Amino acid sequence: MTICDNSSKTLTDYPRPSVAVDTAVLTVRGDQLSVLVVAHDKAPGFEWALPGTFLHEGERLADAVLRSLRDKAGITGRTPQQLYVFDDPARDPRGWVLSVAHVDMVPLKELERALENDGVKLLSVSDGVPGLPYDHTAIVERAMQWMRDQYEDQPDPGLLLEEPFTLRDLRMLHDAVKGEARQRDTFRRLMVASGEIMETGEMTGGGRGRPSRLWVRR
Amino acid sequence: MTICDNSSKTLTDYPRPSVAVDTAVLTVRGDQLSVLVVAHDKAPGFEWALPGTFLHEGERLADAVLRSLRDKAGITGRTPQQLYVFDDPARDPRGWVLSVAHVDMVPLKELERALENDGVKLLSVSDGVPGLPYDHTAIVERAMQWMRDQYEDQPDPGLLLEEPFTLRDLRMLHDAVKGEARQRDTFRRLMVASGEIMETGEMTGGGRGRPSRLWVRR
DNA sequence: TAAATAGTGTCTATCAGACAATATGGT
DNA sequence: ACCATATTGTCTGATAGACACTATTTA
Repeated sequence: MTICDNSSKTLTDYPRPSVAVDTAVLTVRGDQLSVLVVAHDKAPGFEWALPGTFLHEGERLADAVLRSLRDKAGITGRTPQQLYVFDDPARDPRGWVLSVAHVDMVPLKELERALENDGVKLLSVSDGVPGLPYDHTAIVERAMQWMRDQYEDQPDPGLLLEEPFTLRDLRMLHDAVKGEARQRDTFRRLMVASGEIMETGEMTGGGRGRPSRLWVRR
Repeated sequence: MTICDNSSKTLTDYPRPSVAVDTAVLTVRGDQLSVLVVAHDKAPGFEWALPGTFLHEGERLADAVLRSLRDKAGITGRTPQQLYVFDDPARDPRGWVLSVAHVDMVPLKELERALENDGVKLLSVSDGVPGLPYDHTAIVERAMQWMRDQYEDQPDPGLLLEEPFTLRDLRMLHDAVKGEARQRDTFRRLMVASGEIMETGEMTGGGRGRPSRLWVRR
């Protein structure tokens, strides 16, 4: 039991929801758009969930997100974006919990260390999102749509490619994000015309076929 | 004083924020993009603020928004969209309050009755947003950007025009939203090509100049 | 030489922007 | 007649999509 002093302010005269943050960390592994999930024991029947946490007193949402990524997935140095507030009063059987969903795009390389942990893994979402607890499936779907919109008109807004990269790398990244293939020559010209990538002057070597120019982001 | 039973669930073991909703109701009056504000006495020095309220127990955000619009501004029958969560712990001097900002575009006609009330008025925001309490200025700026994005590629997503309308009406609406003038002939063709408007077959009459075709939304 | 991949030429259809001509009504 | 406004013709430059050809490497 706790004593709550509700007499001094109108703010505390009525119940307040718990506020959580959940983050969809999206990446591309091979040709699969994927989301990071962490081991989870709070919702019966679901073993994996998006990393999330409750907002602490006086804490910024962005800080709660960083804390949850660090504590649950061992990820640091990111700045996820707000996506949407999921507010169904029944979304969490434990009680009244609003979730401010966040989203981030992270290069696979940056996730490698985190993925060594048994409690962290990637879930491919290219062919639909598997069952996740609460409304995490809806969060992931909205996050995917957000990411697709991001990639619609920019070469690599998520900085997912290691530099330098070839236009083939870039096209395969786009194909994975969008879930469908784009035309090679048109794609090349769109990317070059965007002004967002620059030639390095170097070429690939050692692979099959004609060597390819190497590029970096502007 | 109130007794709070915190022993049974972890959810209530720590403080929770108050959650508010604030709504930027945008409209166009004449050539001015405007936002609806209501009389306000909670923040000293500020007489007008966006309509908002605290989220009640078990309530959906959307329902809280509707309640605040009805109670503070006498507006009903709308479905505002989520915009962004403003979460600075110091944004409200009364305490820890998150605000889930919402936005809606409402035809002036629908606001006329609400505006008869002394506690409700429109504030022109075409030339910058005047001082508003809390972070309402930031909310309005984000809402304006959202509305401009909406109008970027659609004739009248906010359904602000009374039907039927002329292409001149539509262009002046766009000019007001964007804050700059668009070319008459190009604009006409873009709008017609969008397929989002249809000719009625009727013409205007009585004004100066050549009569104009009348259009409705698809 | 064959296979594989990279890069370019070019045609076409579309479209936005701009200018200007024409149409039609009010004053 | 003149002005204000609406509507359309047309030119230009840019662009996306598509197809096909050329280029360069490894096996």
